[in-house]
Amino acid sequence: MLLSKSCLYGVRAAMYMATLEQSEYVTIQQISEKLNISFHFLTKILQTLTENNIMVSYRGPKGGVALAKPSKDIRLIEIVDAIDGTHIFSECIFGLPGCGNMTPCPLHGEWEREREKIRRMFSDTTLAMLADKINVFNLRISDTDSAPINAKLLKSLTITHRKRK
Amino acid sequence: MLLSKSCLYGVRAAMYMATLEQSEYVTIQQISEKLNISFHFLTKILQTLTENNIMVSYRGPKGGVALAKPSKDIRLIEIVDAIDGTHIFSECIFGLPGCGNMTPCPLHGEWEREREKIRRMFSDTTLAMLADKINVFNLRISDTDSAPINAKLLKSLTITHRKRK
DNA sequence: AGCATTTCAGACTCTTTTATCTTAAAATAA
DNA sequence: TTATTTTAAGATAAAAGAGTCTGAAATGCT
Ligand code: SF4
Ligand code: SF4
Repeated sequence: MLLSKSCLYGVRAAMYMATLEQSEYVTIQQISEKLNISFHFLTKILQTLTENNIMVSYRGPKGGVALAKPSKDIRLIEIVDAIDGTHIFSECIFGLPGCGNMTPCPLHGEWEREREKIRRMFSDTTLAMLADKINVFNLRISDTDSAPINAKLLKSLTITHRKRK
Repeated sequence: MLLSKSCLYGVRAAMYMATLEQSEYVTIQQISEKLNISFHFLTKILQTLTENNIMVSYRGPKGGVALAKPSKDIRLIEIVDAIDGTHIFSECIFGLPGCGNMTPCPLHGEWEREREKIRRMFSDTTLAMLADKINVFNLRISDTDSAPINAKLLKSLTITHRKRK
């Protein structure tokens, strides 16, 4: 797995919050239920996200967590960085320590190109972009979420396309 | 880490054996010393490689392990498959179970393209290709291997290139 | 035959990751 | 103030991954 479970949970929680796009606080309880993640575990993960100024939290009734910035200003890589660290995107494919361009391993060239693309994929994607896609196409975020792809929309798109011929 | 440690060790051991390109058995002891990997641990890893017909082994004096096929016929992905399994190359980036094209996650398109490239990178590369590079440029395989890049060769190449102007 | 060498097989330990639980602290509302 | 809601913090437990150890089985050498 490229990303740790903790990181995945953090990303999915952030994605979920972005789809709500409301200014109120959301309780971790609600998020954990919606995404089917252990409440206590998610709590700890979101703690590190608030420590890293990606989210803000508020205690007491009507409290919870919220995104610290508009979702269009939060990039996937920030979340990954906070939880797993960005070394993932600069790591040697063979796990050799102290690796660099001076003593490259045989696959260095290709791997460097690929991991850079992956890194860019994470740094180019904002939460808003993901939330849009999720809302428009009704994509799933959770593993138990029963929400299938928006069948009606998909069908209409297909038909429209066919009629054009 | 994309590949597990066990897998990394297995790959490096195979690479090392390919650079020798000799028909005799090599003892696991020797490999473990050369690559600075725990002997017993490496033994277990290479056992699974022999189970998967990537290596052959022989017990007793003059025994050891050897590549089951010419190194040009062994592809990196075979080793990864034997130890970590190829699910790595078809895994959802968000770790959602039962993921597929019917209910794609927001990053599906891009990720599928990238992971396919990585998969191809592993299935296109043979041990012989790696061994050649290692031998020609004196690249390192081990983390304690003091062998730096072949400085003389590098220098001559640079100078030649410069003189062409 | 007896001995040294070497992989094989499996149990065992240590470490890291993942997950749970318990208590505290903060904020709010009544 | 007091009860309630909610995150904070940290201890603990379970699971997975990484690494170690021991004895057995096979093989070649003398
Ligand atoms: S030189 Fe090789 S081992 Fe080092 S980071 Fe590049 S690809 Fe990885
Ligand atoms: S649909 Fe999304 S989650 Fe599923 S495999 Fe593709 S990228 Fe991964």
